[in-house]
Amino acid sequence: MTERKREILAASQNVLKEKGYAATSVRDIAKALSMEPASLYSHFKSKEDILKITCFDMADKLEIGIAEVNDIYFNAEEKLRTAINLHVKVLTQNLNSAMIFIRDWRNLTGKSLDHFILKRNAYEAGFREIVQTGINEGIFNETDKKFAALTILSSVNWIVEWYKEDGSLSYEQIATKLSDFILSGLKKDTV
Amino acid sequence: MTERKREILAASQNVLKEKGYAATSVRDIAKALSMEPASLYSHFKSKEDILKITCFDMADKLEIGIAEVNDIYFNAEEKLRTAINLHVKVLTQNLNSAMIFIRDWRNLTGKSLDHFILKRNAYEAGFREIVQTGINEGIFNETDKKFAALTILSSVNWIVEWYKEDGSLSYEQIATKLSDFILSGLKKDTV
DNA sequence: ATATTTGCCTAACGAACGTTAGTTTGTGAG
DNA sequence: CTCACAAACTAACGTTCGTTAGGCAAATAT
Repeated sequence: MTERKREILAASQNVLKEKGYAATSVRDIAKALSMEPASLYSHFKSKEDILKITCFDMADKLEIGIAEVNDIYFNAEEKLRTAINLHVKVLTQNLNSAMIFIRDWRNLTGKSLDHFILKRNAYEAGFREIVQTGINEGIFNETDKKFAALTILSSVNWIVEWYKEDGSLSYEQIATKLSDFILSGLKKDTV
Repeated sequence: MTERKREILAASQNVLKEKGYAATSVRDIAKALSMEPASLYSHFKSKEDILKITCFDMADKLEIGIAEVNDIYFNAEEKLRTAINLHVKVLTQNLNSAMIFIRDWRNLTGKSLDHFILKRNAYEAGFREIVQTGINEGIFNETDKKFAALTILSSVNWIVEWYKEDGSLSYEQIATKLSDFILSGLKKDTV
């Protein structure tokens, strides 16, 4: 990916995040870049290409984190805290992409959509695995793993709806708060 | 609203929830109803009209719940449990509308959009108020109220992404689980 | 029986859509 | 100096979009 392509991609994402993928036209994107719509096709082969790259870039970044966590760290609490921290980090440091990734992946079609869903499921499974680890270790309550994983991811994903880069909370602070909150819901009351 | 209009609205929502408002055409909706696109305009004055009705119907339903809760119930835990229960109930019993309401409200324009955002903020404030009540009562941890309210709403709203009507969990079960989870994150450890 | 309303139709409008073809312009390498 | 290539351009394509105008048939009200 050339420097220019990356530049155009970033500008595109900045436009796409506002109204969403489907409601944004190629002409909207071109306008934001002060170029002609047709010029975009020197860099991307279709509008969906931009969406695809955005979604899979994000998925890859998140995937790397969860794989690492499930490999390296042993303690379930540590695993979960690290996974949440990485997730929050990736989302907040790529906020435009993150919003598109979370809201607009449904607009992918064909194989891309199938592939994306597979990745998404795998990522969710990574969180379920962490929950399972905690249960095995006896530090988490026996619980509906699927439910727990979904609830964790929902509270974490929703931050794209309200996070502001110039806000008062750093991503680490958010991650810590979320982890505290989530862990208090999972951990046994063996204070 | 006539019977027929309600019927068409429901069918429209069933189509809209699949691909989202922006990616669904008036012709898609008409096709699902086995009628001509133009015929829809005997019932709705525009495509956005359908979105507007859907979003505000949901907003109203949720608003009624939270207002009631903040009036009637005194104990903060009871308030929060009831509010969550009502929220989950409204979402799961109007699943199609709920998905549109949560995902597609951004496609509203002009005054409708402004009005919607006001309603949304008011609803969020209702949850913050409950958290505040809990803090005042001394049973919730001193916490970032805005953060807490957002985290609560995020985990609750996300259920539209995975809830299946034929799933193993009833809405009451989900609401209880979510409430347990959330309350364990808010309550002081004065076991 | 007649008038009105309701619900849908056919036909078509102008605008916006994503995309392609072919061309020009600027830049760095041989 | 020229060649190659990248990156932008102009122009336009066929399609789909939301919507309107006007009419027709059946149900409902007078």
